[in-house]
Amino acid sequence: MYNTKEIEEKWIKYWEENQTFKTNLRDFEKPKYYALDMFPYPSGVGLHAGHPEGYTATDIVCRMKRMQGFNVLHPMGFDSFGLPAEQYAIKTGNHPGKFTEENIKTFTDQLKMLGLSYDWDLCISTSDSSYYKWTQWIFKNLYEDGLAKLVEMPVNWCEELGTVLANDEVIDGKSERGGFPVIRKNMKQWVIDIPKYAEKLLNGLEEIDWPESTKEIQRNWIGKSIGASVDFKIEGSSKTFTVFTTRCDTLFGATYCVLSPEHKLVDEITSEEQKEKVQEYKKICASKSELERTSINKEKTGVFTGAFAINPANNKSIPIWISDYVLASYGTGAIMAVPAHDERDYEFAKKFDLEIIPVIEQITGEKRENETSKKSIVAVLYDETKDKYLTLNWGNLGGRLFIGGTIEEGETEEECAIREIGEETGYTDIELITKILPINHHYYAYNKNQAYEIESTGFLFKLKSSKSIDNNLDKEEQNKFKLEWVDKKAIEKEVKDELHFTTFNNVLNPGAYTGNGKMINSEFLNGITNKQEAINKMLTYLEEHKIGKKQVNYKIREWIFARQRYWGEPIPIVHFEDGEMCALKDEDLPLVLPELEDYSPNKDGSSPLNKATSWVNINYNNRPGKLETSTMPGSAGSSWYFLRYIDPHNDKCLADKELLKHWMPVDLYVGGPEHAVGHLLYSRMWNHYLYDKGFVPTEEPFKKLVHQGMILGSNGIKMGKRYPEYSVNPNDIVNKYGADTLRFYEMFMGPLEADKPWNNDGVEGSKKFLDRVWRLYTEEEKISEEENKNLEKIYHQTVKKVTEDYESLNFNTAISAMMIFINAVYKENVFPLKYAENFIKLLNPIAPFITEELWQFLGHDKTISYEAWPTYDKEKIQDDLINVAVQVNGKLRGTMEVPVNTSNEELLRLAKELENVNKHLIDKEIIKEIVVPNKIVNIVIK
RNA sequence: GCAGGCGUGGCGAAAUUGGCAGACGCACUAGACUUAGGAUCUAGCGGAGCAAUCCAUGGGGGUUCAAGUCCCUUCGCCUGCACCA
Repeated sequence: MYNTKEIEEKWIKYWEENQTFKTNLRDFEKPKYYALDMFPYPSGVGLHAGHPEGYTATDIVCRMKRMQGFNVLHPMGFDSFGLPAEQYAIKTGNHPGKFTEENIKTFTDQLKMLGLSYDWDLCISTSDSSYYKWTQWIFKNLYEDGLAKLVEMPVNWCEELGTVLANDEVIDGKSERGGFPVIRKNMKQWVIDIPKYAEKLLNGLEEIDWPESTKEIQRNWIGKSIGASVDFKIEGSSKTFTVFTTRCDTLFGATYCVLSPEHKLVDEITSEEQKEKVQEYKKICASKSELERTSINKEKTGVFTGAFAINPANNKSIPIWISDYVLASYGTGAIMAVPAHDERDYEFAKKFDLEIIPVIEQITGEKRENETSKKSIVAVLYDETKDKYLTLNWGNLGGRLFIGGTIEEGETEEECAIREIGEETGYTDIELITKILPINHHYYAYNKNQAYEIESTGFLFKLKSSKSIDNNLDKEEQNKFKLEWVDKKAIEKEVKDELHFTTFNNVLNPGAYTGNGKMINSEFLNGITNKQEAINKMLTYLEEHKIGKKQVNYKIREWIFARQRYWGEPIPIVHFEDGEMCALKDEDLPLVLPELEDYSPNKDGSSPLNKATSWVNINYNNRPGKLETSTMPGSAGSSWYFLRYIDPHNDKCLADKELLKHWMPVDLYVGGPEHAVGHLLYSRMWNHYLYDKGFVPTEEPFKKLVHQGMILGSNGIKMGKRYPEYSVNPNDIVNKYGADTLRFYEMFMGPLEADKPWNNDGVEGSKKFLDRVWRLYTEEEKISEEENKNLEKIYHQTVKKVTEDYESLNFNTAISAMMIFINAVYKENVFPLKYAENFIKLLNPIAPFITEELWQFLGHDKTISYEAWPTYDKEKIQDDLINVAVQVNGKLRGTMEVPVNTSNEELLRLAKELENVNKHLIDKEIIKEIVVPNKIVNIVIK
């Protein structure tokens, strides 16, 4: 209909020549608004269909805010260090910088083509030495504050990529990029001590407006747990080791200890005869890749060291094992094992036949006053041939139960169970299958008028043959119940007794009991039923005896900060010949990457920078040394770029403090959810650090965060190499339909946060609507100085809805409101000029090109970008007449149009007059009448 | 396995505090204008039924005058974590 190409080129040129979107950063008069997009990695293929979505979303908000009088900061830049450019350089021998520069040019043109209102003067690239000077400067500060360190530690090594990777770059034991296997290897590495900031990063989440799911991911990643450290002595040695536990209340149940295979003490304590086995096991573990270690976690493995530890609670001697189910990197790399109350320990103990001591009893029934204590058993007898269980049907004396009885003097639980089975059922050819942990049961015997507390042990026996003896129980007792074999379903339905039912469940799924209960076998803790009370009491005991203390532990590990690659920020550190090192002085930054003949990695896995001998070997402070040759990871430059936009050309500091104070924090940050634990956590950490140093004004950098969803192919599957025929290139869409249509369509597809499949018919529809708007203004000749009362209400409603929806990023419903408005205008003959002008303003943030053109068409000669945003009149939105629904018994029987705020009585009267309502009321008794003013009437009849 | 999210027409989706389910758009159907229409306009469009009416928000149950919305339970899909002591 209209020539999109011509119009769009015209306005791109206009905005550029007039510097329409230049931000005066020092204008502190207007309120500020800082909207940020996650800057892209400038790959060779240019923008994909997903980019415009998030970028349009922030652009809409920015354009509205400008019109509302805000001073808006809306910058764009490039995360330009990274692997593809390096691989290109290896292949072609060209410098990756040139390649990167070309890609940035392509990206910039594409972004401009989309009509995004960035201030391009603020554009930054992380690979620009004037930018990475400050990345290096921050690193230097971290180093001097002891937060960046060179440490020997097990790291994720990827042979294929020839580099170390951070934890968030390893997915299921494979590299995030390329999917190559990753193994654990001890290496000297630069790390950043992000665990030092664990608590601050955790607390900071409380005050920011982020998606709850992302906060939860970060909380999980940080993984705080509160527990205790407990020291264990090694028998016959002066050595000790410490374990971390969240359940120190179960210490009396610790029947063995496990060290991780990498634990320092393993070699020292291993006995002569176990040495060979231990060495072999260690070797197997070391050679396992991360993938094998996690995926083969079904079956527990481990080896006894031959050494014993002393349980500090009861001085019992307990064996020390090693196993890879204990991780070297978490806690102290050693645990106390309480098989009765930890699933993993239970599994391990069962496999290696280690002792299991219960210290917590599951409680069933309700505790009463003056209980009498006794010990008893519950036995479940199973007949495999019939797949049925033996029950005693007591009728109204107690319903369906299993075999139960009280333990007699001098009898073990097992003996009691066998005796009771014999006495009550006569079966003798039975085999013990399972014995479960004791249950603490409370009940009241009405016939004896007595409350009981029993310690009940449950058993599962298998019937080997139906051989039975005539039992010697007296007939009177036996007549009270009937023996019945029933199936599982019947038991689940009919066994009501809590003890018997719980026993049944537990014997079928035997395992550790991890719930709350009553402490037993634990001396000074015995009888306690409150978990926290037991933990506190044990903590006091540990501290009094100086064998342990309260301890907080975090899952988050050090951020591995070095890559053996070329295309990254050089780490500004000099290693002197005597092993000392120092950071470069401020005036020696930036440390610029040298050019190389050959960018391929060295065979020994060392950084390509090693080849630049004249660069590496330097004399610093009159001492000969070598520059560090590892470079920083991709996440370095992106961890602070949002600060640099505020003052991108400053060569005195990372950004002017006064400007930072005015502009931080970022008001709206839009980007994909895939950065939840990488970039978004690292950025927060750097910002917290810079805040602590007094360089930035806020602890948290991103006040509000929103994740845009993925744009899927029309087949509903992620666009990409797999289904190129379903992929969409934004260039093609812009060429065919124009950038306005692309922006409009992507905003209309659905909620910003949702994943949405592409549908080309939808694009056509969006174009049709813009054409319809164009025709309304240029052909219909309805625009007039006259008023039109018919449009008043809908106009004000539209202004309200669009303004609110833009603010809350509900662009799809804002668009729907504008469509409703345009449909209404088409039905009228007069389109008042004021409405026509203001509608153009409402549409401008989504479709900037067509609206600039129509604004000009209406006789204006300047950009629309700074025209005042329309306001609405609340009074005019209110209807005089409204529709009220009338229901009979909750079913819609009619609607009526009544004046607003009609009284309840009147509403009811009118409702009953409605023909269709009346029909349903005839001969019926009204039992209730509900009236919700201005909404609904519901008449309930019988 | 644990945590979080989602499930509404043929499709993308709407639906303040529980208050007329399906707004808006696509596709589809019929009609108008046209030499023509993949343009435009008008009307229809969850299912069943001539209709009154009934049935419908993954399934089952509950709370309520009233449930897409709240509670319990179950199934399916997606995402994150995955031996975290």
